[in-house]
Amino acid sequence: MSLGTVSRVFNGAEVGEDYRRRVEEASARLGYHLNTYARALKIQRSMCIALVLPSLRHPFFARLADELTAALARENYRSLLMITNYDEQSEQRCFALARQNIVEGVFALTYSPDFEQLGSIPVVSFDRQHSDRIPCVASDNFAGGRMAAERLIALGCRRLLFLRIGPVICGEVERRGLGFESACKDAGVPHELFQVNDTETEAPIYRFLDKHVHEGRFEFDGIFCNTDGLALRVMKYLAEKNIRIPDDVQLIGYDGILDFATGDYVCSTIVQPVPQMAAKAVDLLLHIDQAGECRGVYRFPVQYAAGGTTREPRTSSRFSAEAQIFDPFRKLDRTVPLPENR
Amino acid sequence: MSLGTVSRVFNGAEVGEDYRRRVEEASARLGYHLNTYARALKIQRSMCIALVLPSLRHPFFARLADELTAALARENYRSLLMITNYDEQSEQRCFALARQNIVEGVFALTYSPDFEQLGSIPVVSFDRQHSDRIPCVASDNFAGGRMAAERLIALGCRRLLFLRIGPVICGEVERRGLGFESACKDAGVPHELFQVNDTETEAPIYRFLDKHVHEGRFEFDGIFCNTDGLALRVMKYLAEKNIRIPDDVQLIGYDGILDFATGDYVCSTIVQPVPQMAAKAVDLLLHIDQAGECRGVYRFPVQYAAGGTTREPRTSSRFSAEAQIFDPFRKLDRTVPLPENR
DNA sequence: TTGTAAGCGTTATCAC
DNA sequence: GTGATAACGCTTACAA
Repeated sequence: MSLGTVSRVFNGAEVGEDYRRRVEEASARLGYHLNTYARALKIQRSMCIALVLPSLRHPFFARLADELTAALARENYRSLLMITNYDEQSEQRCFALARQNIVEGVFALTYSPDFEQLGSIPVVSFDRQHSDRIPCVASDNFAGGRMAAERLIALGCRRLLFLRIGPVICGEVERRGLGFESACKDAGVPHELFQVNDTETEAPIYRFLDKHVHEGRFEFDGIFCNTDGLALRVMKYLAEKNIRIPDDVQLIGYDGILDFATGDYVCSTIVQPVPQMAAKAVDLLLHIDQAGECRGVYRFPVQYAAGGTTREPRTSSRFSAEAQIFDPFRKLDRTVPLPENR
Repeated sequence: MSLGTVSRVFNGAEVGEDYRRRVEEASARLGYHLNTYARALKIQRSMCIALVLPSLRHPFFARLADELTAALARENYRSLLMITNYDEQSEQRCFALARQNIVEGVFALTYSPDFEQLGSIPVVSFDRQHSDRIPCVASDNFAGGRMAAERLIALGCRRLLFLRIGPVICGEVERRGLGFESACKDAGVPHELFQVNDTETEAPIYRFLDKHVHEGRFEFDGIFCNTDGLALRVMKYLAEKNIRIPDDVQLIGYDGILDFATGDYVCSTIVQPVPQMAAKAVDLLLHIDQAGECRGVYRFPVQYAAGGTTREPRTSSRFSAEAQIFDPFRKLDRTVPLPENR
């Protein structure tokens, strides 16, 4: 019996029944496992995708990594996890590593990447359109911005504020403010945008807020923040000034971050459909990208969810409904966020 | 000039200066990258470690993955990320995959693993001592339990409660309750333990709480929960009963979860030193395990941090102090949790 | 110091 | 349907 036959058994090719049995029996007995590396070397496919992310400390990135890994696993791909810590050089090193590891593709959520490094390895980026040759997956930031403004207006706000902090590079993410502005203009509602670009500190935000607090009252009655994180910090700040949310000021963030303990949205928010975005990204990287044209941005519809920082009942995330359930071994519907289990 | 020479250049072996230059120049020009797979095949080392975790949705797991990946990267190792979704079969599949990928080691946070699958691949587990042949990294749960009880007592609590939910398997984690009990006994303080094992729902916890609420007062004035997550849910429950925390009841959790937005501890808590634990785990897997005896459990000292659910000023996490700083490209001290940046 | 050649475990292409 | 064999890209004795 030859190696060829063994290989055929493991690859599900046509093999005589007796041969098949003998191979299976022998490999079970010897604890034999196919060697992925030799295989990859031979067929020039690693079945491996690199995830290049800034960090897993932020729930959005962690969620993205979780969903991407799940989607890849469904397609029989492995995830090589690389953390850049928002560091430019680290991004380069990750790309070089990815290349050496002959990954078949890269998911990149990076800030100043040099895609040259990657040679001809396909890339899908999130939230930033780095080049017209690299497809970008994002939520519909413009629609989300509009949605937030419209919601605040519908909830009775008369003077709106948009707050943003982040690096300038964030192509797609910029659109949150544009959408907000456009909806305010359409509705003829007074509004202001305050954006801090690419800076070391959020202090300007707080100085701005300070300037607009007079005798315990805030000049704006509706705020849209470009992330849930910022919304939470603004909320904390206003609380310290004894300004009540949502009674005095209503607040909407962006992302749809869930509280890990309760499964509630941490604030009223524009929810990004992370599972769908991950699935599309995988599809793009594995199937579509190869074939033909797939450049450009894929924008996913967002949803508004009330999370306690607006004057309306909370939207229950599906997770909330299941938060009580606590069975580590229950078969999981991946579309449902997981309850804590430790 | 031969392949051997090229190889030697890339491996930093002694090579004539002119040769080295020529090789470097040519590989830069051609965009050549070493092929990790061929290399791994030849030298029988993949420089790859598998991370088998239940999920990245829980901040503790995400943090662990983040720190492990960072620690591995420092040693020039890659992380293969595998998510089990708390699913038994999935755990098996991950192990089989790990084996095929000839990883040089596995980090396992699993519930009912069959380590046979892994053959002779070294494993380090977290929080559960599965076998005396597999080293286990954990925090000092017993000391943590004691610490929580002692703290509550020092803060004036007269009747203590320990609440726990989780699968029975959690070897090390059980010790939280034991430590709590021992400290209560030492201090002669009345206390009760209520533990829900391996169940589908937290409902018994809430029924227990219900039974002990009388006329808007809770029978216990200090609660230690086996995770921060549970503490937060209990807090929410009590808040709904108009029982105030920390005024009426003081609450301590376990883990040291940080709020992603503000960097504050989400509740008063026993903090696990995740970075140190990750570093040790990597050390164990890569260096020590190979050499000699390393079986048994490695228990890391924990620290108490006040997070607003006890009657005392908050402990500032180092992150809090830096939460205002917002520079994506700043060189990072890995021991400091990261501020949000999106 | 450099070149040569064998071999890592797999798959693919042939003959048989 | 099966067996032999070359080749994938690299490292490493060993020879020069």
